[in-house]
Amino acid sequence: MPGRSRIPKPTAQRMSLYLRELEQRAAEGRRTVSSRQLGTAAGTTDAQVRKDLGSVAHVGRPGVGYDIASLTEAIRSLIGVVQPWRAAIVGAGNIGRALAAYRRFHDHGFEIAAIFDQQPGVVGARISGLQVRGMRDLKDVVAREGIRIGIIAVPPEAAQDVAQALVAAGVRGILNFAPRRLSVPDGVPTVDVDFRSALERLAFEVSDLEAEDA
Amino acid sequence: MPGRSRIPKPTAQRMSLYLRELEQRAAEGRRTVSSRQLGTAAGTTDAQVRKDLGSVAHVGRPGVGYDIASLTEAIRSLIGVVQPWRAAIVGAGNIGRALAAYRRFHDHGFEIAAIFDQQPGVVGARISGLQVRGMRDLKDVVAREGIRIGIIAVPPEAAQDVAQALVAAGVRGILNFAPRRLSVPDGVPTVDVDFRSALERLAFEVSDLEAEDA
DNA sequence: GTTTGTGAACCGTTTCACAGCA
DNA sequence: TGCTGTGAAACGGTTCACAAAC
Repeated sequence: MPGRSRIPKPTAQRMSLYLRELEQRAAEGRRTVSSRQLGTAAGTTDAQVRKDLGSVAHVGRPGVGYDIASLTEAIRSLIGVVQPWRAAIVGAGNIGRALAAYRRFHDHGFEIAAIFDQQPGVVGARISGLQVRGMRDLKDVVAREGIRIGIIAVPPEAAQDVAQALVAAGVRGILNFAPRRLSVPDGVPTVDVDFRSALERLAFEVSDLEAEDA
Repeated sequence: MPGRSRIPKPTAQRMSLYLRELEQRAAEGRRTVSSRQLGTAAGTTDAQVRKDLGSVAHVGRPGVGYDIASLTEAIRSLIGVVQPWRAAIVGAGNIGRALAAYRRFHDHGFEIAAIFDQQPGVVGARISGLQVRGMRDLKDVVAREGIRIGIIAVPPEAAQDVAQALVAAGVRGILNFAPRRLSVPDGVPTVDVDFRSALERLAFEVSDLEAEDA
């Protein structure tokens, strides 16, 4: 029964946005937020926020709002970000390097534990404090380092092979930056990040808007 | 009446995936595809594909499928990707550089026409054949180069200011890589690409799956 | 007065099922 | 037989509206 999730996917997605806002407000020293404030920050309505939070934890107090600390905790545990997820990047090209350099992940429940590449010339180099390893070490390193997430940052032609190697090595989920649909076993969720699709979405919205004006 | 679009957003999003598949099949020398084939490639059902394509153009032939060439053309014009969209990157950090290097955009209706940065040390440098310009040139360059899309690749703290500058300079849409919700006028669509949200989505799906097994 | 929690109504998308064409 | 196009039904998420709590 795959996909029989406790909470709707759109809700889960918005949770990330709430989390972002909660952390920012916590940093500003505040203690509570209202559903309206969260909604504005996340681009939704207050009603939507209350519905979403209803499936999480009942920490809201009428007339006051939500306690930031406990709500943050509740969302973190709901979306499974309590102790850091260890991830490996495959592909030490531009995107791989940019991701490796993005140290901020670490503060938010994710940790880049290794980076791999196929090219002999690249293996052994140091990127953001990590030594690039060859693909043949994949299985070993994934096991030894407790890596659960694989990040694919290779050219589209190689993506499917890398996906298979990652699954064989034992990762539990894949973040895919290659513009290709991966075929992986049901038990391994995949999330695609596709720049081109994002640009196309934007282009569509812009031209849609321009068409309206006519 | 904003958002009164001719076609549903989910449909528009899937169009990108269809396009990807169509181009690949065209490159393989094929002439037609069935709704089932497109559906498999895009992770949907054949019925969904037919519904989606119904709002585009009637080029499907029962018993045969869709003509790849004319369907590609129809989708391109529907989502507004006929002649190249010119875009500018703001932020010559890791992500900005990775995007600038991603030459493949060019083949698919998008063109990086300029890259900007604030830091004096970076301005003037060459990145992937583009000379980095200072922010003060933004308005001029956007106008002169016919830039319609702004890509934000700066730290979150700076994102809102950059967004405002881009809007003031006249861009029609913004692709935002900073993990911050931008507030921009209604007439300027924004699409967010947030690595952290993507990772959290993945983490959620993995832990959801693991919870099921219990 | 403010803000939550929630059943009920609403709305848009997805799925179904089948007639019609090649 | 293979596949499209499309009404109609089913589904799931969003919005509404209001009683209850502070």
